[in-house]
Amino acid sequence: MSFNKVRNAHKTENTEDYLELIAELLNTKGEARIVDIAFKLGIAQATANKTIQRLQHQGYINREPYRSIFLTVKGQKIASKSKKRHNTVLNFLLNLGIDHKTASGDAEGIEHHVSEKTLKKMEKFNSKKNI
Amino acid sequence: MSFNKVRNAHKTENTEDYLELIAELLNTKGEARIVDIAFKLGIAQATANKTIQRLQHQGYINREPYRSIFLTVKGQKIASKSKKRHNTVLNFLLNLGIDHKTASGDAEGIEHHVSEKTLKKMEKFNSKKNI
DNA sequence: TAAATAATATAGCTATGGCTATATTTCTAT
DNA sequence: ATAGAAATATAGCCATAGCTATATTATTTA
Repeated sequence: MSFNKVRNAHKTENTEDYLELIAELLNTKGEARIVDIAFKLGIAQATANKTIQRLQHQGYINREPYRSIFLTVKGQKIASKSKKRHNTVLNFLLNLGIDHKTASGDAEGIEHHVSEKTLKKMEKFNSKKNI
Repeated sequence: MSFNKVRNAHKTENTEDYLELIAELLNTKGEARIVDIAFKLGIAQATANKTIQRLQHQGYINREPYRSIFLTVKGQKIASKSKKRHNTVLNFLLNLGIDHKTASGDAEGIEHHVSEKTLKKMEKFNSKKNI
């Protein structure tokens, strides 16, 4: 049932967004803090904190109280997969001729719903376009 | 903030799926019933019933207790827009060379996250391919 | 027509993700 | 070193979507 697939994607979607963002913050700023996450996601700090708690319980994140956030190996794996997927989708949309702002927004939503097969096709399309 | 866009899409997503499905059931079976909706979506009937209640309160649906379901004009508009969008995305994926089963599953998730601009590009791509 | 079955509705539970308001802790400047 | 500011945590609220179990209403069939 394909709707099940979508529902399942939704459950992991928020997780993936957080982990990807945390990885990015760690790379660019050297640390990931609740304030920055909340700001980047456009949500209240309390909400970010609550979700981070869930991610911690689920083993994606390590942190000490009142300290900044780190990814576990489990978390890192998902972050890098997500990032790769995101880039593939984004480049695909750009290669389709969509402007960067639109492509960027669409990629954010689409990336969580693209199967491996479709991703492969997008990659192929991207590499053809880039020659 | 593009994450806001995604969050917003999520709120309407389930609504769109329901309305699209109800329209389809009305077209094919002549009526839309909770049982069929629940079955098609792969969820419990109680869950379908609850969501249908919300859709009713929000003015997308008309129904009498224990009777089948009809779309209001407001509901019909969304259903037909969703259907069109779904078809565009599905055809696009098929034209990319993706098998029907995969394309169908992916389209289900992707359709709610595609902007008007991207949709237009997909339509253009589709029409080129179909010459 | 009355009993059995099917469909719908309701109650009550869980989890998630939003929010505001209010603690508590850490950091920063004076 | 301490007061004030900033960051984090917690409490308590709402809505959505999922579930099972149990009522209630409609439909079918014996």
